[in-house]
Amino acid sequence: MGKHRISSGRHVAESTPDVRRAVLDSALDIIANEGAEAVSMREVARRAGVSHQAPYHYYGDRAGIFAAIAEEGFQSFTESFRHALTLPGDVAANCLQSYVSFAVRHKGHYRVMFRADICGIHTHDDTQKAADEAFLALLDLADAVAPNRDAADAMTFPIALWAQAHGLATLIIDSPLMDKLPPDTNINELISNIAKITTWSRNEINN
Amino acid sequence: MGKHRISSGRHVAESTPDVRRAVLDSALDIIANEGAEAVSMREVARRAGVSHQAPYHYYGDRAGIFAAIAEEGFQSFTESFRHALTLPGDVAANCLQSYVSFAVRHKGHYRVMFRADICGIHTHDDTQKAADEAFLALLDLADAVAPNRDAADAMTFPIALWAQAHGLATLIIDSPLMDKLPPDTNINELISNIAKITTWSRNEINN
DNA sequence: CAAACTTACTTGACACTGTCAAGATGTCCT
DNA sequence: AGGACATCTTGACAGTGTCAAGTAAGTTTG
Repeated sequence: MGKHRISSGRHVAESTPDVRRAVLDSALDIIANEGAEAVSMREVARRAGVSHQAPYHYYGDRAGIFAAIAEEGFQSFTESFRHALTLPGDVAANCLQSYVSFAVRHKGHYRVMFRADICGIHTHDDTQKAADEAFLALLDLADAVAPNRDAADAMTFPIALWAQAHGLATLIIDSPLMDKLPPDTNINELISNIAKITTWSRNEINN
Repeated sequence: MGKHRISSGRHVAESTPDVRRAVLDSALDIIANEGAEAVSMREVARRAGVSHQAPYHYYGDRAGIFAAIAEEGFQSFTESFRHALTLPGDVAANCLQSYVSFAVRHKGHYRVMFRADICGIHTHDDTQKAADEAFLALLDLADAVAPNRDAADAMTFPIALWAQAHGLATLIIDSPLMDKLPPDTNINELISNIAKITTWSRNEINN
């Protein structure tokens, strides 16, 4: 099984008809452009150029497609975190940038990953595992931003960091927020400004 | 013909059988418990004890139901913001608390409000208007947390604040985050700790 | 007072959906 | 050759959103 790679939405080459991949890409295409709601097995099959039952062969059911997308997304997400750790400059800013950049570049994946109702994290073990690893990578990232000295409260800071990144990402790709900003807004600049005005003081809770 | 209308005793005792309200409540119930995906016109109608076409009479279509929910949500959201401004104590912490508390208490509304693909904000003027007002209330809240002195960059801080609150809220009600926390975690305490370790320095961008 | 209009639903029909069941067509192993 | 398996396909079914048209009351108008 598992050599998944995120490839952006093109259909498969004629030489090797990778139906499995084509099905996933069709679904991602729909999710990114019309939302997860609009994904139907039959439309996915239609776009992939196969019968309405072919997707079932690979993914079992609709939930299976979402689970596969979420799994692939979490894996790529983890890599993205690991990569952010190697970048020069402010770690917190890099973290935010990488996070949001991932969400924007992989809108389809991201939208599924954080929709607990459809991502299949509670029903598909592989997806669950991929999500767990992404969470561990996040904890590492948090430790790189501000090392933890308080074993009793290891979670507050990672969650605060995560919340800011996740909030930004979802506001940018999914919410009416963008309509409120001037149309010439530079997202990267916005993010780096947010990193500038935010100061995290881990280990300062018990004051 | 015609035995309809006297469905078995749900809200028969009511003076006026407010079908409009019952339809919305049924939808909210489904959204909060099974997710927006699970909302079907026919299931909503079934729970409200009316024909499968009755919801259409009031809301036009499925999107209309979501739009009505989002509108109601944004109105209530605005009130919630205005109320947070009157609370004693740290404004930033109150803001976070109120925001997340709203999302938790009105899970059904919240889930729809920030799903641009279904909330109808671009298609339903009343919903758009309610969202605009909520955004203005948010700007006021941001100004209360840290007054703005830089007219050229009025948005960075409100968005940073919003992102943190929205990120927290969505992580709490919709994501696998909660599985990562110890089961006895006190959400309110978590939030107030996050407020403690986060320092905002508005007007410090050009350094 | 009756006719016209409005409101609040109703039943009926249609194309489309997810999914189960049962083939069909290859490809590999023995 | 023959079977096991992977990779699809066609067929059928109940459930869905929504258009169209009906009905039964209440309200307004002439």
